[in-house]
Amino acid sequence: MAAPDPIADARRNWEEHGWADVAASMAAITAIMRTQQILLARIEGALKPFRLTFARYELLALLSFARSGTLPMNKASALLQVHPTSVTNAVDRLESAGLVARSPHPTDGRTTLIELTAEGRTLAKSATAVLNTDVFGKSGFASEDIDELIRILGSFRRNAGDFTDD
Amino acid sequence: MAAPDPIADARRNWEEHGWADVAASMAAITAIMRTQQILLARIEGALKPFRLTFARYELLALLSFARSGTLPMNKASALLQVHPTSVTNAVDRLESAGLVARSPHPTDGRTTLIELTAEGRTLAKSATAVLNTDVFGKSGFASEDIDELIRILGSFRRNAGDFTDD
DNA sequence: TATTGTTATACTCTATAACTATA
DNA sequence: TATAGTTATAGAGTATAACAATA
Repeated sequence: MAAPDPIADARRNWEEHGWADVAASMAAITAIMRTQQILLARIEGALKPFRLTFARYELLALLSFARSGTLPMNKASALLQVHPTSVTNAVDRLESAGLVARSPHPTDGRTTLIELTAEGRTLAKSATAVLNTDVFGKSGFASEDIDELIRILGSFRRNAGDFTDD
Repeated sequence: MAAPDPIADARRNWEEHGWADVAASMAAITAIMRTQQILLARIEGALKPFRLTFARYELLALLSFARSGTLPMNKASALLQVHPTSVTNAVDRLESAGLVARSPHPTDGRTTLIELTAEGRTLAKSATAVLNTDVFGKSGFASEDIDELIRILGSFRRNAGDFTDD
């Protein structure tokens, strides 16, 4: 019943097949992919009772932290780093569910504003509470590792151009 | 032009809105999600010239490390931790591309074996070389951080039940 | 009865291209 | 000309349910 770590196996394979110099990096990246998969499953599970996917929750959460509860479509696209059509898609569905509403920009006739409805704000708050309690509060990361993890991934993301400040 | 770290911003938001106890964990998990997104884009970019997606590459790589170059469908499903229909889907497409072939299991009439073709083996080797050189070899992780990252994620994955050995 | 795999179907998210409207 | 957003269309991965064949 003992299941060996498939990533450690892969690393050994890499080392034995002439890729020893990148084997550790491969193992780290593969572990990132797998960890993301596990976490995403937990997140989607926690959001399911709210009929929210992760992509839609992210948009809702983004709006709930915008002081005005309102954002232009293109701003949301840039902040979430997704394609404009993905935002259109997500807003369509959130709008059908009554969680957000579209409204015209007061001065620029080209842009559309997304606005949280009261229902959307309430749902965002509830979903966030469940995520915080059931997922983030029980992540399974050793608490003494978390800051180190944030530091390592932050360094990676800065190298990748994800942000420039500190 | 300076772009602040959106994850650090989110962490501050969490701390100011009554979730200080899970803010660090939230930031770590969000960073994992974002890091995976960046890495996946690089991987898919490197695989594009081979007309391979990551899911299909993973199956090809798995087969190329099986000593016989052959695996039952259900074994592949278990090792890749994906739904059986996802394997059927991937094999359908890889088979159309001439990279794998299905064959009946010699003794169990229920099971289907997936087998690398010569072309599939060659392509897997080329794609792996490009991934190793262009993605794993230039990951952007500080080399002194990689072992620590592997350790932290390994601990998480063990807690999550991803494996039981060491 | 249980297991293996396929099919049909559906639903995500994502992306390209063509288009309208506005700046 | 450039920008913002939508539409249509397509492709990816994933999942459930029903089914056939085999153990």
